[in-house]
Amino acid sequence: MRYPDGHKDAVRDRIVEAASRALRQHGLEGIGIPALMKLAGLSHGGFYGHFEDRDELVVAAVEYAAQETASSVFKEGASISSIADAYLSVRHCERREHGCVVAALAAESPRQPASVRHAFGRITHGFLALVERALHSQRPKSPPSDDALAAAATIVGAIVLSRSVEDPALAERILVSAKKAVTSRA
Amino acid sequence: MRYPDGHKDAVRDRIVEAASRALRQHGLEGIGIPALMKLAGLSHGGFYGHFEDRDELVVAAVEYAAQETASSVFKEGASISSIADAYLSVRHCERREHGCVVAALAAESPRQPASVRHAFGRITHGFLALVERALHSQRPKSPPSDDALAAAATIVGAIVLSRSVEDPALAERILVSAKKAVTSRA
DNA sequence: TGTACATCAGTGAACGCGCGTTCACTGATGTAC
DNA sequence: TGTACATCAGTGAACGCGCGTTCACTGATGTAC
Repeated sequence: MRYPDGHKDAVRDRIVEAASRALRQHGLEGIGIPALMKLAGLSHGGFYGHFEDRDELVVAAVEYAAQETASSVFKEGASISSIADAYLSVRHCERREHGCVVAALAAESPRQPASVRHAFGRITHGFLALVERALHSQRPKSPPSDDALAAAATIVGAIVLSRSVEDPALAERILVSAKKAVTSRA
Repeated sequence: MRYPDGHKDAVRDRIVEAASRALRQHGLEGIGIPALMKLAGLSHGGFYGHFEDRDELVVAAVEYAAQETASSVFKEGASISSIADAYLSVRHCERREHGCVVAALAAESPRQPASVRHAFGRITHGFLALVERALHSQRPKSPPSDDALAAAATIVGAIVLSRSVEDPALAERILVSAKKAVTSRA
């Protein structure tokens, strides 16, 4: 073989990772295959050697992004307070390309083809489970409680609003208020 | 004149209204000028007789959408409970094209050109003021309190999550949980 | 009153462009004999 | 060991398409004389 064992899988991973960043930054329809492949250091023609079509990459990229946030923010055993600190941070708002895919892109989900919508359905479900675990670690694997659903809505909405507002002081107040709400209820 | 007085303004309003629905349904970049003009009953060529460019229509359309929600949901003097009933309804989730533009499109705002971003900045600010008024009608025109900021985040996030989840029962539980959170805090 | 011309909202062909996708090709390596 | 061939990840030109935008034109009305 021209390339070492596992080369193709590694390249695919590279494309998925680059896409997960670029899609969070530019939106699910805001960047095309040529630009995505260039970000991975390849020419666009090779794309279809790795993916059936564009939607297959979108699905892989948003699932990759969800994993990233799960392991970097929703650490197992972490308190809701420390999770809220990380999630509801100015840094999270600013670095969209590394942020939560639910806050960045789930609002686009209902307008997407079925495969992408289903991916967001799974991701959002997983997100709710992570919030539930953070709030009620003593109840293993129960379905998300009302507390968790409301807390999840609050933190996602806070990121959306904070990013949409143009006054930085107000943007930060939104994050702080949301943190107060989700931790005082716990 | 070929057309009666006020004809052009009326046509412009018709384009803006049609666009406000289509953009909420398909996303800020999900529908083009030819299709938008067709929805208003016109051919695409006339577009530039009404707008400088596409962004000018987007700004007018999202501002129109915000007004619509302000007057249909955030009625002056309405209790937070009745507002939450209307906002956090399955109907609101389903009829995206008539729903809150903040929940539908604000997540796309950071990726838009300056004029559109500024429009969302103003709209989001107005949205926070409406939530503040609903919660604290006795304090006229004060800047949004922490309560209002958290409540706004909760209701926006609830719509986003509810629309993203594929299990209708879970979608409804998210709305109910959010309502409980924003009314019990009040 | 009748004719010539100005007005202007709307039409539809055309532009350059970037998209998603296809495909013939390249070229480095592994395998067969 | 040497030569011929198969493999296959990646390249880049090309496709049809719809986009945002431009522009010469249409045609109904109002105005000038």
